Amino acid sequence: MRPFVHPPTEEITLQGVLHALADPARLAILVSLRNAACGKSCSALAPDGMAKSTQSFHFQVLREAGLVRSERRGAEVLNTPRCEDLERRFPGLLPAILAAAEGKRL
Amino acid sequence: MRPFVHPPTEEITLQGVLHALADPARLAILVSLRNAACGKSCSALAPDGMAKSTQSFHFQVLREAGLVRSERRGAEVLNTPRCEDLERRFPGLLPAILAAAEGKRL
DNA sequence: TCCGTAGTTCAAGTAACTTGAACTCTTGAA
DNA sequence: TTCAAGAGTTCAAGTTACTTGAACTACGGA
Repeated sequence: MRPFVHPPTEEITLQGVLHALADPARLAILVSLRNAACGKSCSALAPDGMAKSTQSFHFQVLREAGLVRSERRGAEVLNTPRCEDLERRFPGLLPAILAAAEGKRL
Repeated sequence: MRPFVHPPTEEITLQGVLHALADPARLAILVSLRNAACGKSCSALAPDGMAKSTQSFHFQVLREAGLVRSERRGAEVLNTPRCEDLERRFPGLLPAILAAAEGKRL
């Protein structure tokens, strides 16, 4: 169980962001995370019925894409969106995607 | 060789758009197509060295996602971006993605 | 009609998602 | 301290998506 790896802001790629959000489950996670003041646990964010291993996989993709920061807090792992970093790297991108996701159904 | 299928504007999905643009080759195609007044052929748009069958596959994905309209013009197929349709469906989304793609390297 | 160019289709190989089982970490109770 | 349960991760295996070469279709010109 190695520690979480988060890319620095400059190393976030558009390709990685688009690939990460191209999956419905991952996009839904980011949507429900955007309106969260503080971090949320993985199980609280993942869709009902999804296998734990699949959840873990999706959070790994979001982390490595630079979309989410994860840190262990007790027994659970709290995830927060990296909105400021993303805004600095790709201004306007994340708001546009989230607006599209919320405006209509996925 | 059945005719090209283009989804109507209302049926364009965010998932399809993100998935289509998550591939570097397809994003590059759309970037070089955005600044084109008129349509461009498939071979003129695809990266050098890519197999024809792969090109064809990528254009099919772009078409079915609603990002590109293809029509046969003589021996070749001309492709045009569906910017207006996309703007109507997901306002600001495509400009944000293209800006991110052009602002920094892919 | 024949040939060359432009794309498409198909089948096969290689790479990504999904999941259950086993494992690690942490907390709280006995 | 020791044990047990909850939360995530890792691993291996199965299923589904990209990549490509070969064969095919469509069109235009000689």
